[in-house]
Amino acid sequence: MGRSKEFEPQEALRAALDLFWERGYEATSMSDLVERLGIGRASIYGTFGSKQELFLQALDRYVSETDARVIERLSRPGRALSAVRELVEWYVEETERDDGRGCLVVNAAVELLPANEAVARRVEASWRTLEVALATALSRARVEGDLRPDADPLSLARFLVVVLQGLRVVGKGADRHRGRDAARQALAVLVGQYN
Amino acid sequence: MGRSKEFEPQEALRAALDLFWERGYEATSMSDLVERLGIGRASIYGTFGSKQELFLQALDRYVSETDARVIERLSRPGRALSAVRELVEWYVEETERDDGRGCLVVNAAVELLPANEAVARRVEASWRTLEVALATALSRARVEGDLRPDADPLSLARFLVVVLQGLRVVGKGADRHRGRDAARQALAVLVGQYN
DNA sequence: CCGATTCTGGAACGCCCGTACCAAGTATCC
DNA sequence: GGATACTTGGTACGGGCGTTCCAGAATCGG
Repeated sequence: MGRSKEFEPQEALRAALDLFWERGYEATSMSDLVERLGIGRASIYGTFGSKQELFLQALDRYVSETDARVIERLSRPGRALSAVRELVEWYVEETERDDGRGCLVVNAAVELLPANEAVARRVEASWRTLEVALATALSRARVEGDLRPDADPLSLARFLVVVLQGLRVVGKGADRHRGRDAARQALAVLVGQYN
Repeated sequence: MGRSKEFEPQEALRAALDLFWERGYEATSMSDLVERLGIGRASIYGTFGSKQELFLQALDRYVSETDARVIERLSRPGRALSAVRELVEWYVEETERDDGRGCLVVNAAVELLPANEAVARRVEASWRTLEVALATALSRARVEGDLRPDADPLSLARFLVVVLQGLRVVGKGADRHRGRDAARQALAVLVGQYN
């Protein structure tokens, strides 16, 4: 019973996510959110609780969407090493396309860690998921003969996690070549593991 | 003529640098600065102009100190490739030591770019300096026979810039192994370039 | 030692922050 | 259709923000 909502919470959350993504947490005010989401302050507080909780929910949504996309890409049919290579290239393209927004996880980590523990847990979980997904794919690549038998999938996965986050940071800068060259050389590590 | 300052501007700038480094730009208030620097508001404004200008000066100082340290390390006597390897390992150690502060350049880039152009110029200049210094060292390593003749020093340098910035980001997280493994694998690219 | 100049701590400015409150509106159930 | 439950837009609140102002203290040249 009671009056029903006049907006779609999922759409509002998406709008909030975009705003936090563009400007960061501190630089986004409640007034900015009211304007962007197109709903009243009371509706925001009634639905999401507080600015901090809204941000956490936006971050959760971003992480689950991003993680799902990564896992989907790494488990496509075909050689696992190709999937990994395409994932790296996809990161490069995303970074060139994103108008300097970068990755929300990286942005949140750099702005809010180590002080904010709730964010820290989510960041760590996201990186861990990426790391495990890559390690699994690289392990499969080894079975498929695209990696040397003595290659260490987990260690290589960690390396790629760092490169991927580095790409998102460096993408904030002006030089377009940096990311492309870096990705190319990073992939050389992998093929370098080939016999 | 006129009354003389009762504090050392360089010490105050250093204190401001540390505070911005720990908390970020937005999360550091003028009241925080007054408390930390131990001088009055009027003195801060009289000496540095505004919060934004103070931050820029702190960033300038950080960049010049950091750039100098990198260049010094890369031009030490001995094989250039060893210097590069030691620089990467030094980044790993710094990251493990810094209590989650990370790198001020990375922090500033992620928090303030692309909107803040003054910061963007400084970030780009710092990354460019690092890139050139690494490319120079790698070029020397090639002459010294530690890199294959067909290795591309600039491209490898860009790769290392991305890895180094990635290390600083991932260092914000909890997992200690990630950085070490990543650095080890990144260095494998280099020795992989050795015949 | 006087006038000019600069620095000092502290108070005050106007503004915007995140949040709480409220009266009115609208749905549901008996 | 009245009681109940929930949402809505608007307003208000206390506080902290970055910045400015000011009266006094200190240092200088003449």
